[in-house]
Order: sequence, then structure tokens, then C-alpha cells
Amino acid sequence: MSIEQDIQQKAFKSPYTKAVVNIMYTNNWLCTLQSDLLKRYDVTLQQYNVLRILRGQHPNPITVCGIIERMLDKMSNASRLVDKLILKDLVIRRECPHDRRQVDVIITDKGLALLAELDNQQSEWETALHKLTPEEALTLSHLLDKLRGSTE
Amino acid sequence: MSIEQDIQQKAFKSPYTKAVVNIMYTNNWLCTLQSDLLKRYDVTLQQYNVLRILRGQHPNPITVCGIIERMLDKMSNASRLVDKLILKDLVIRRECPHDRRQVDVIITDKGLALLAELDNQQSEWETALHKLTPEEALTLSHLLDKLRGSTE
DNA sequence: ACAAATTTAATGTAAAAACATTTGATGTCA
DNA sequence: TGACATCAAATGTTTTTACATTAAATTTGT
Repeated sequence: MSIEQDIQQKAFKSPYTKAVVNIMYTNNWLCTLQSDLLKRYDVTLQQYNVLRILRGQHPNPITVCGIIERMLDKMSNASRLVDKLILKDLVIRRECPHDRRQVDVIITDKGLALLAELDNQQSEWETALHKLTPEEALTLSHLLDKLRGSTE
Repeated sequence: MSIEQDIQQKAFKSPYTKAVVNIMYTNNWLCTLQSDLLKRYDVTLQQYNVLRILRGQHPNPITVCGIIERMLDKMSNASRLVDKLILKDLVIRRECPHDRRQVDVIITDKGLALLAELDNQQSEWETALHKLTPEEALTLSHLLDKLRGSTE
């Protein structure tokens, strides 16, 4: 359904307002889909995102600051998110040798294995997005970049 | 910046993954912008969204169920959101005459006045989005609709 | 070298969200 | 009608988020 039907609104003030509302609506749609999937593995969306960031660095460690920088939603409690992941043995925390303020976080084998399993699930539901051609998906990304002010 | 630079990731598995991450990232960017603005008026983003829904119906009432249906992020505590708005005299709650399970919610004059003020602020920051042409904004909306499976 | 400022991560706390349950009202159908 | 299912809204509870503060380590400037 188009965004007007979905939220039962007649018209938007401008194409920009419409785009903003549509981004938020679509984001929620995506988060719900993804969370439902992750729930079965007892991982939250935020935890999943942190795990992916850690895998991106593996086998190198990354500091808590580094995680925050890369997170999709910035927020202050990366520290506590890491706590949760440690409880599940998905990551380990290690004092950073050259700066004792910092803490290195590294994904464990168990964490990597979980991610591998989740990847399969992910690609499964991502097929649901193939109503868009690959070119259209790229155009979408490009428009979002431009919206945020990407000069690219 | 393009999404790769923003989150410091080299490459995405597919244009679809990239689009999904970009939607979430952009959503967060938008929410932060908007929340910062609303904070000055002591209104949360969710409360603002509910107020806009109520204005869309004004002068007709709408039930709590009706609000949930139209909310950008569905969630269970519309009831408590309405509580908060009542405390600020921005809405009133009234028993529904023909079905006593339901509760009608109506925006007050004070609520409408606040929205009018917020609208000005909104259009101010929305100019920040004009790096996109109106046509591009519409294309963006259309691609999002299609992504969600809109047959239009 | 040393006081002051800054940085990093952790923690305390209040508000909000997620999720389940409850309560009261209406609809269904044998 | 009356038992049962369903629905709307509110409420209880736990987890997560937002925001501020703290504590320790490092950097900066004199």
C-alpha cells in the first residue's frame, strides 16, 4: 500500500514531508520484520548491529567508542549492550594495552557462529525486498544520501 | 557523506542490504533532528505524532485504536501517551457514546496552537532537506512504497 | 613537572518502550 | 437467553533508552 493508505492520511504538505513520514514508516516496517526474526535467537536488533560491527573488524578489536561511532542509532549505552553480549559469551572485553581508558571488544567464535546463522535468516527475509530491482535499491540509497546532504 | 563513509563500512552484501541500512541510518538522522527541535517545547516525537493524527481528524474525535492504527511506530502504550497529553491539556478524553469500551480523544485548542507553532519550526528544518528536488523526494517515496510491496 | 582540561568507559536514575495480563463491554451463536 | 469468544482500553512488570554524572587515564599548556 502507498503511504497515504497505510497511515490513512489524505495528503502531505510537501513531497519532503511525505518522504520523511515514509522513511519513518518504512523504517518501522523493517525493524519489526527484523526483530521478529532475531527474537527467536534471543538477540535484540541493537545487539545484532553491534555484533555485525564487531565482525566487520574481526579479528581486530574495536573500542566502545568505535562501536558507538558506527552504530546506526548513536546512543550512550553501548557499554551496557556489550555487557549483555558478554553474558551470552558472544563477545569478550579486554583492556586496551596502549591506553588504559579504552576497552577492546572482540567477537568470539560463538558470536561469529551466531551471526552466520542469522545471515541465512536475513537473506531469507531480504528476498521480500526484491520487489525493487537492484538498480532501484541503489537509487534509493543514493537519494537517501543526498537527502542527508551527501555531496558524494 | 555516503552511507559507507558514515558508518565506516567498506561494502554491503547487496544493494538491498545497503538500502535497508541506509533507511535505518537516515531515519535516525531525521529523528535526532526532529527530537532536538521538539525538546524545546517539551514534547516527545511520539507525542507530536499523536497530536498530528488528532489534528488530522479534528474536529472529529478518534479512538485510541484509531490512533494506534495511524501511528508510525505501532506500539501498545498509546493509552499512556494520551495520558501524558492530557496532563498538558493538549487533548481531552471522552467516553464514546455508542460503544462504552471505546474512548474518544480530541485535540484541544491549546493542542492545536502548539501544533501551529511546531509547524513553523518543522518547515524550517525541512528546508534542510531541499538538497533533494521535489521530484526526487517523490521518487524516494515511491521507491519506499515499492520496497514495502505497494502495488500502488 | 604539574594543574587543568579532555577523553573513555561505566554507572545512577528517570522516562519510555515492549510485552503480557486484566477489566469491562460487546458480539456470536447454540 | 446465556456461555463463550472477541474487542477496547488500561494497567503491571521488565527491559531498554535517554540523559547526567562519575571515575580513571591521558593530553595539554605553562
